[in-house]
Amino acid sequence: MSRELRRAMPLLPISMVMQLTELTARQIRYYEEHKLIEPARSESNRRMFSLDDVDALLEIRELLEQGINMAGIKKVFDLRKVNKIKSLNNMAMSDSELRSILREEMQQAQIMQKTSIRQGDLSRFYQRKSE
Amino acid sequence: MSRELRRAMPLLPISMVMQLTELTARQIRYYEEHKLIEPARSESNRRMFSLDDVDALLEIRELLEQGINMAGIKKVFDLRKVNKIKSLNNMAMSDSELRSILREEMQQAQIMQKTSIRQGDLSRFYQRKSE
DNA sequence: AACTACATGTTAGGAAATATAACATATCAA
DNA sequence: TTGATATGTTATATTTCCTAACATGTAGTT
Repeated sequence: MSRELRRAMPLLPISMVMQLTELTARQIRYYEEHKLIEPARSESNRRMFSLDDVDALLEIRELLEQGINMAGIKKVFDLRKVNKIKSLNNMAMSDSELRSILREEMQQAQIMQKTSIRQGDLSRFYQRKSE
Repeated sequence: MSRELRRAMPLLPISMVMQLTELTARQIRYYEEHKLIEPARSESNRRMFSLDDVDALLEIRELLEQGINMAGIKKVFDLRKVNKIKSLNNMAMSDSELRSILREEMQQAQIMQKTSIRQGDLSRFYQRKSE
């Protein structure tokens, strides 16, 4: 199985994702509500997250900590997508498309100016059964 | 984070492992009872499995399908461990140790003679939310 | 044929996780 | 002050997972 597929495989329950990301369930659900992530669902409607989802959430957390709001993050993610596509099919894009992208990037830059940084650590979720 | 650590990280609930391995909860718990795997536990006592655990379970399933019993599988796993250590510290082992290993390998070979093969596929656990 | 051991199924009862929905609140900007 | 945004909190229902006990099918023994 390819690395990409593995990272996209929905395996983790929300409790694990909470630990991995240090986000509350409320936050995670809220971000889903706003389409920043779209975790899969089990048959019984439980959210199942992939490692890609976790990555996205970690990024959301970072961007939020930098003072960017939902709308801004959504834009960042969209931009990311565009760039991925652009670099994938290295075909040149039309001028108007490029201008549109640049415009968005400048808006982003503006938003980015109000920053503030903080950071937590991620090294607690590894416990083995004590025998 | 290293690849090894990631594979050893206990992330998955038993329900996921059931899907990934096509084993029942009863089976998985039984194998744990017999020390073939030792999944971590969450604070609330739920089993949390690593990808390594899943690998082990897939192997257990294969060996069982070949007619090998718990005791045999335990031996196989122990042998595996010995080989790993042996190849790690390439220091020579004492003759008695080597003889002991050979004896065990011969026993294994005997057991292995009563075989029977079957195989399932593993390509169902990937569902995305239909919007 | 009756016994036994092994691997697994099944059931019961309880504790914890998760879901949705509604309401509360802190902060910031207009 | 008001309004929007992001998050907390609470309530209620459903589902998962745990342990423990008992049941059962298959092989191998006696």
